[in-house]
Amino acid sequence: MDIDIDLSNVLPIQRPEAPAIPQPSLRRLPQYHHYLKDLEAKGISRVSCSVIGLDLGLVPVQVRKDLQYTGIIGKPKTGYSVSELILAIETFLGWNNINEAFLVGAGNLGTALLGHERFSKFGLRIVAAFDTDPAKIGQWIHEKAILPVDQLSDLAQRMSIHLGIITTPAEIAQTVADEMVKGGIQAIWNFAPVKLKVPERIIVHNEDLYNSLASLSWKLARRFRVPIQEMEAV
Amino acid sequence: MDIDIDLSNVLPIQRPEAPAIPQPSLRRLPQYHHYLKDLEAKGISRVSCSVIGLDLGLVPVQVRKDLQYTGIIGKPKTGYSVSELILAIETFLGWNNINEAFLVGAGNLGTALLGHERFSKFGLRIVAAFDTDPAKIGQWIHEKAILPVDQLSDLAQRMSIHLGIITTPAEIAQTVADEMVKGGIQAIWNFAPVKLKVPERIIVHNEDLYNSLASLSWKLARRFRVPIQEMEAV
DNA sequence: CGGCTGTCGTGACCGCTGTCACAGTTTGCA
DNA sequence: TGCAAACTGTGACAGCGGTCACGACAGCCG
Repeated sequence: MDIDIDLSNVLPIQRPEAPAIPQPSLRRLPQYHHYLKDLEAKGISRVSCSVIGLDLGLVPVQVRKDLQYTGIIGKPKTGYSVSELILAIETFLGWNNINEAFLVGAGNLGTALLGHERFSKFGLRIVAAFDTDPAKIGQWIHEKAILPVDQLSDLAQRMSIHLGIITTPAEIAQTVADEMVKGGIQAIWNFAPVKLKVPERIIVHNEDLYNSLASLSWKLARRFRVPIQEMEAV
Repeated sequence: MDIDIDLSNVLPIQRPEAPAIPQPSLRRLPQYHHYLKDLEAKGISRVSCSVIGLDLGLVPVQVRKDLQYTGIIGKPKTGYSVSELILAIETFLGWNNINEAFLVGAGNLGTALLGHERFSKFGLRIVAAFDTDPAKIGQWIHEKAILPVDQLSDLAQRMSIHLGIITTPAEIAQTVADEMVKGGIQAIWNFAPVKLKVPERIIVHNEDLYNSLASLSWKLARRFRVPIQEMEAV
């Protein structure tokens, strides 16, 4: 974004390093992964797109296209090797290299995430939590220490942490984000319902439960508003 | 909107009652709502799309299109009335009528959701929780009773609960969903990483944290893989 | 009172994602 | 050995959401 400006003028057609995978496909990959893990546990070693699609509610061709982004190649008539497919997805998503993360905001949601051991299977390890509440600081939640938030940026730098998780109230989320950026954190998983203002280079991923709730309550409201009309449309 | 259904039979081209709002717009509405609440608290009574777009990182025309779905009309040169806009969004999303909900799975995440009082401001009230763990049954978490899961369908019917929240492990999510359907629940907010098999008429909304995590870790992995290439593309 | 500016509203394009159709390949069976 | 079935891989098309451009209108200022 800030390097190739001169080049982009010369080659106006295609971007040098395109996403290479559609966002929706990216979000479907964990579903495949989870499903395949189930199959593996059942001792099934090969699987076809048609079967996956049937169980996951997708059309086979979409499954094929998604899986191709991981670089795997299947054999006609027999399908894909389950173990190879799992490995391909994990490698592609970077779940083999553990990302260490800091979490800020040891409230209800923060505590829940801290206790979610399964994250470690998906390349995420939360190594410490931070909060502003003096009553919480010094405690341990799910084997993780709660530290004062003013130590965040310093520790992040010294431990070279690259991922930050924000589960604070909306009011202080921006302040926390600023601290994270100062500490050299590269990506932020934001559960607070605000748009964070951070430098271009920072990867921000918003996880706003209210967004989903909105969609749900709208559909539910519509259900009782319209008679018994067809509902499959959305 | 709900009057001209009989007319729609005469015009066979378009669906009678289409979604009428794109899914992405629907998910942006709560962001506007939250932002507008902030403005209201600051005593600002009028706002233009340009300002909203600037603060939320959207282009003005997109804001206009989104807001139009709520039925509000703005005045040229002055913009929209903040209070009218808030009301329009709340009405549109059905946040004025409270939805009562049952939650199943009083683990980490379930507890977090039970403690989230703010949901009540967005039309959601969790009235009871269910679990299979005998140690938890009979306890109270955040003023909500934990009941045995086999009472779920019966209670849902008698209290005419329409919304169910699943925060159980993936293994039993399907069983829970079946119970919910049996109890007459119409919509399911599913936090378990599985594809639920339910009748067509049931609204299912999946909230899979691993999906988001996948996207994030992929981007982070790519950051360290590709040299210093441009990153804004995805 | 008249032009000017800033904003809303909307029809027209564009790019991206999902779908369709078809070609290529491997296996199994007769 | 040859044929059929099943599955993968891929180029083409379509539908939808986002962007752009333009027209309309309210307020402001001279």
